[in-house]
Amino acid sequence: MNEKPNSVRGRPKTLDRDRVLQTALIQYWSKGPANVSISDICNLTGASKPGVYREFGSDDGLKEAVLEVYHSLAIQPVIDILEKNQPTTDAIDALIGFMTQDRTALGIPQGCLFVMMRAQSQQLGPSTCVKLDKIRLSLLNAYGAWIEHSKSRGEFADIPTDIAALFVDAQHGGAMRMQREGIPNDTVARVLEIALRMPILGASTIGR
Amino acid sequence: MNEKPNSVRGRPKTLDRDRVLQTALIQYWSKGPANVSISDICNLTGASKPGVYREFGSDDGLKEAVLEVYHSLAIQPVIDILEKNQPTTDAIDALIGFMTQDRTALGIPQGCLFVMMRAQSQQLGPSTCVKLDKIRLSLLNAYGAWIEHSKSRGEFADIPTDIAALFVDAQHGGAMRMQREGIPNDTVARVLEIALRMPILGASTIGR
DNA sequence: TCATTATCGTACCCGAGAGTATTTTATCTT
DNA sequence: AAGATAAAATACTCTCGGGTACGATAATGA
Repeated sequence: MNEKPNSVRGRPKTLDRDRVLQTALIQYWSKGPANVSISDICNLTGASKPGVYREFGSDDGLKEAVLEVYHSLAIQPVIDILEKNQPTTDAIDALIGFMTQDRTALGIPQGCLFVMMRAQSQQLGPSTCVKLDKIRLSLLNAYGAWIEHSKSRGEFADIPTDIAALFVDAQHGGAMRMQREGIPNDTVARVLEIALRMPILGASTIGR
Repeated sequence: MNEKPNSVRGRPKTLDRDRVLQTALIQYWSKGPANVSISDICNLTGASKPGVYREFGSDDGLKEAVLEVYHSLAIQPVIDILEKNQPTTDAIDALIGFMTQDRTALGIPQGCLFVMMRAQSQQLGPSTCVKLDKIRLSLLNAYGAWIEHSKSRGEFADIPTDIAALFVDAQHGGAMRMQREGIPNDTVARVLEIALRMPILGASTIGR
């Protein structure tokens, strides 16, 4: 499908795709996708504007590609935690831990690019929006499967799975937004704890 | 301070401030503040661009003024519910009811302009940001006071008030975002129910 | 060697949007 | 009636950002 047969012909390409993607990722993530222009990225990477357009087609195309990178970098790990069939409390701890890592120490921007893009999807192009929605659904599915799994072990309250999945998704979004607004990570973690421990507290105690 | 002595002198003003504010409010609210230009508002209201600038000073000034209107329209009612010293469950029901009203029936856009602006504050001017922060703090204070009150009646779990306030704020934001993403109001309401009933479920049952 | 191919990158186009210079006009003051 | 005042609105300016035209260039293939 994606054939790069080292198409020997023509002038060899010098554009550093990964560099552009990485730079764009960090810029979008830290400044918000709407506040970074193609020219900015060109200046930061040394790439030429037509080069970037040749590679990604459009602004929309670049954002979509960056979102793909972000997915494998910060969304998939969340899904992995959910699918790693472990005791529910452990999974929750892992989720909280992942979300409230010390970003500054890791040189990673605060907040979540995916959450930010969702909040600004009105300003994004069609392909980025499609990708956004795919990721949203896959996350929601992962939450759903995880919740079902936990329920089957009696470790999750009797809440309709789809509702609970939306709830968890909302907590993730809320946490990422708090982090972005400058709330300390340990505070965010404490909010997440009361939020995510809730559906498991009710597991054995409350029926409906 | 804000003296409008009907300054009898000069050509009388014909610009309809309220019309501009109302139009801008609905536009920002439905399309997102970043997707509405001053020119758009001029075209919709028949106002002239210099007229708008004379009245509001700048884009930032207009947005700030609109946010003020929005505050009294959609934020203050929430605060009023919180301050209306009623049984905690009643307050929760009122909050959920207010947030999940049928907007289309009321001719009101989905979601919350305040929440939207918070998510896009990087694209807003300084005075709008300041106002945004003031509203954020006053809301947080209102949540805090309400939680303290509920606690004093034994109707709220033993969670640090500031953490609980952030939690409630996050639920509000989450609900408004869900609504905007097209999730049906009754689904949003069900998510809010499990979210907001949580801290009161633990009130009498769990100590820590 | 010379055509072919495909990328490179400078210099541009174009539209949108914030903000304003300027002239007119309506009302008040004297 | 003649200034004085302030708002009206047209028609700009200026910048920014997405996107591209096009000649130059570096490789391959015959």
